[in-house]
Amino acid sequence: MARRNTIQRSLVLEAVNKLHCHATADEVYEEIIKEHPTISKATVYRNLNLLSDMGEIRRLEIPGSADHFDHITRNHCHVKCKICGRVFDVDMDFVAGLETGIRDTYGFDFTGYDIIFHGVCPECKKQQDSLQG
Amino acid sequence: MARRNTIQRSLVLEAVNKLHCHATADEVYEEIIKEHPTISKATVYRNLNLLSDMGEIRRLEIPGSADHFDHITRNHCHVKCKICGRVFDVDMDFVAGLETGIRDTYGFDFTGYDIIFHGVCPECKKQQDSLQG
DNA sequence: TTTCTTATTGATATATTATATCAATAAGAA
DNA sequence: TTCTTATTGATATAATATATCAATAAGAAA
Repeated sequence: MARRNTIQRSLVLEAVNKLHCHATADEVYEEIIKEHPTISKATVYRNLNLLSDMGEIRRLEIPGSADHFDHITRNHCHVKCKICGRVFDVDMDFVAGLETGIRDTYGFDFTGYDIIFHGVCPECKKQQDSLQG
Repeated sequence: MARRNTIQRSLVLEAVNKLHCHATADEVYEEIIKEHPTISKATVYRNLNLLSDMGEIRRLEIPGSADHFDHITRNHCHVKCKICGRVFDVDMDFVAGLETGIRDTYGFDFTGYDIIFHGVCPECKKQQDSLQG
């Protein structure tokens, strides 16, 4: 049952930390095979799950997209551009304690929440504006 | 280009309204084929998309689950039970105007947000308690 | 060091959700 | 009734992720 340290696991952690902008499993895989072309994608998925469970990295579930993985930093939430699909950080100081407001209201045990904002990122907005005149 | 009324489209709308508890495409399909076994699943998906675009129903994207579809009611957000995976309604009066707080902070055009709370529903909590003594 | 147990890997199959393709059908205008 | 084409049904395909399983290797034990 004891966890074993493997090269593959440290490569996955290293890649997530290096990419650090909420990389997808596939992006992590692509990053690793640059230097270590023999790693299996299944191994990348497995270790992303393991590292998430261990609390070494954070899984970010994006509706309609693949899961993203982030190194652990201060609390923030995310906004997904509906044009290009990229995900950006948003400070979340102002939503702190959001779940405490409903904790007592329902029979539910709340363990957390995901907030995904939708919008159009500055870059895509610029592109749209230039297209429409 | 003009939209045509089809039996299939009205069946999909009818099923969503009947199930009304954030049914998945598959659940909508299963509901319809009880009476109309010849409808294609592709048609169900297509009409769920169309009806969402038309504003007749609401698409609810759940991280890690299939999209759910809801008839339009007053604003509410959702909480997903991490045990059974079911999705429940939550009043969202207290989070109204959430995105206005960040609208000016970034170069982003915010169009909305999804909040998915996580937790354990009363039923699963009860089951857990009885297992653990 | 060598042996041994089994966690982990790589490769691949499978599952799930959803869209793309395309000939056949049918809604609704002409 | 005829005609155009939106829509359908069937199926292929895509994207994301897990399951399976024999082979490998981490790390404890001898």
